[in-house]
Amino acid sequence: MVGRTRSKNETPDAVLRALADPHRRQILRLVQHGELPAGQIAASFTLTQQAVSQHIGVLKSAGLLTERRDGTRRLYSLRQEPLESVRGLLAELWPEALSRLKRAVEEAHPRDSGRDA
Amino acid sequence: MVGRTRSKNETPDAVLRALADPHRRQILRLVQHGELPAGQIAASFTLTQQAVSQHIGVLKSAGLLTERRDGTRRLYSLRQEPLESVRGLLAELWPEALSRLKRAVEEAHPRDSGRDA
DNA sequence: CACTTGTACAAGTTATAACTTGTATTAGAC
DNA sequence: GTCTAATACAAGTTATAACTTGTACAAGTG
Repeated sequence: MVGRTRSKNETPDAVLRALADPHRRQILRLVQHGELPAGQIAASFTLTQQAVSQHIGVLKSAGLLTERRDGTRRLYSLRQEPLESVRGLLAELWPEALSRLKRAVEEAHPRDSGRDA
Repeated sequence: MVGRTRSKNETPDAVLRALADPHRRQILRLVQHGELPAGQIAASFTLTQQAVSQHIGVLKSAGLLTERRDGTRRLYSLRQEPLESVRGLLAELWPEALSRLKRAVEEAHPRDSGRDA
């Protein structure tokens, strides 16, 4: 064990529950390619700032968001590690999907034999 | 569109919500390698029969269970198609995972170049 | 037919999650 | 130090989910 036990609640349970909400999935999409301040995330929704802040809290405690502070702002970005447990579940329940994914990757990157994440 | 619009609620939402419960994930594990009658599924839990029946209902309406009737019994088994939306989400948020999966497959089946599901 | 077995449906309760409004905290600008 | 901006925290409300007990239904058995 190296950096395990992240003090966060990265159980499959928490991760799946966090993902099982469309607002939260949208937040993850917003920050997947770079960090965004909470306010800008909140501005994407019709919800109140506080409601979005709470969604951010749920994602953060599932380990799916990284927080960086810059003055009064808080910048969030996607943290992918907890998705590992989702992948694990998928692999367990749908092993054939691995083959499908493999083909998809081969079609997308024909000569790339599998760089790591 | 071929067999789409399954009258079920296979939205990512419903699927992820169904998966976000440990009892329900356990049910899926029980039936992943072959059908089981509801009673036998229920017997695996300390919950009441009715509670398990309701979990089965949730899984069924997410499209994750197939039901077959045999006399008074109802036999359930895993239906994998809805997991596609989970895979889609994963691919969207964590594209590198595809590479990881690809390697995993290659290690598991060195000369199998990716049979379909 | 009455009886039993396997199961779902139905209604009620309690727990939990989503959201709202109000307020506190923290950092920077003047 | 006062003001403003960005954000979280806190408490309350309402919606939803999980579970319970009770009951109905459908299929097989004597």
